[in-house]
Amino acid sequence: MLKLSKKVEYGLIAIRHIATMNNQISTVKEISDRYNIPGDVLAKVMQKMTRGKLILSHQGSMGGYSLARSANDISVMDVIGIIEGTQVGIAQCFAEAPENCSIFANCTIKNPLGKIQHNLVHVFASMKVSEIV
Amino acid sequence: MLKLSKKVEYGLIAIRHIATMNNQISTVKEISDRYNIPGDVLAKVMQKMTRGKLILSHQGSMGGYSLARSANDISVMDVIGIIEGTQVGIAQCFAEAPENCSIFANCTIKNPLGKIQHNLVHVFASMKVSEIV
DNA sequence: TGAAATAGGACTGTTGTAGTCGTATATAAC
DNA sequence: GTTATATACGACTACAACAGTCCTATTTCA
Repeated sequence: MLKLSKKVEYGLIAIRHIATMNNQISTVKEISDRYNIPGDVLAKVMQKMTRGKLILSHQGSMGGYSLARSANDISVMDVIGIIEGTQVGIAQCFAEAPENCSIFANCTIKNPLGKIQHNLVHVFASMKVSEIV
Repeated sequence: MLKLSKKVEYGLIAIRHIATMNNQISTVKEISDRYNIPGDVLAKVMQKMTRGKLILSHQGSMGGYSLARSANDISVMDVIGIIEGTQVGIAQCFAEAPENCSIFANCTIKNPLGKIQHNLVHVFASMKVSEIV
């Protein structure tokens, strides 16, 4: 209930790790060993964050990952959005097409939930990675 | 992802409904018909909210439910807490025993997530049912 | 050429969600 | 008292999401 996925946690830990290492290239193995995170899972998370342009991948031997932009410029919201893919929405009508919700037409709490949603997104967007280093 | 459950939505709609009817006794059938909510599901939600002392049940013929306290005194957080049972926590270590989390000892993002969690709970707690009527 | 690293698809086990069904119990009206 | 109307509640099913594993391909440095 209202829980971030493990993937998001792993992503945040990894990004924070790279940031604290002064953006030196770090490998999946290095991070997964250090924080006791399953390597395969972390690998996919890193790949998604690479596609999402949060980090840069360096393939081949001596490769790894570095940040694509300043830690000031990466918010927790960015990480959530890129790793989850889906829109963050506290109700179905915010997370996907409103018509999908069987009660949408009769729903009387759309507006208040929308306000909550707005505040919630703000909380996640205003926390930058630079603050968690 | 970060979505409220349908049960919570149904609970909020039901409480709001009773509030707008000036706290007249309302039945599950009346509410489920009106908002197109599955009756059996709503029934269980109402039972939980009764046990949680948010609403009062009136058994037997001509029975139904009414609010147990003023709409000013019921927050969205109250509804979430009572219907879900579990603690609201954006990470495992906030939602359950920290030791359950396999990375707890090495986790470097507990504190920032704790701050986010605090803000998030505040958002839900400050929205009262009286505001959604 | 080989070792070290990312890239990514396929699969499994577990958990959580949403909803259904069946039955018991309480109460008002007749 | 009997019946209709309502809540109470456990058991069950179907489905989706989550977390993790396994396997193979590709890239690049030494």
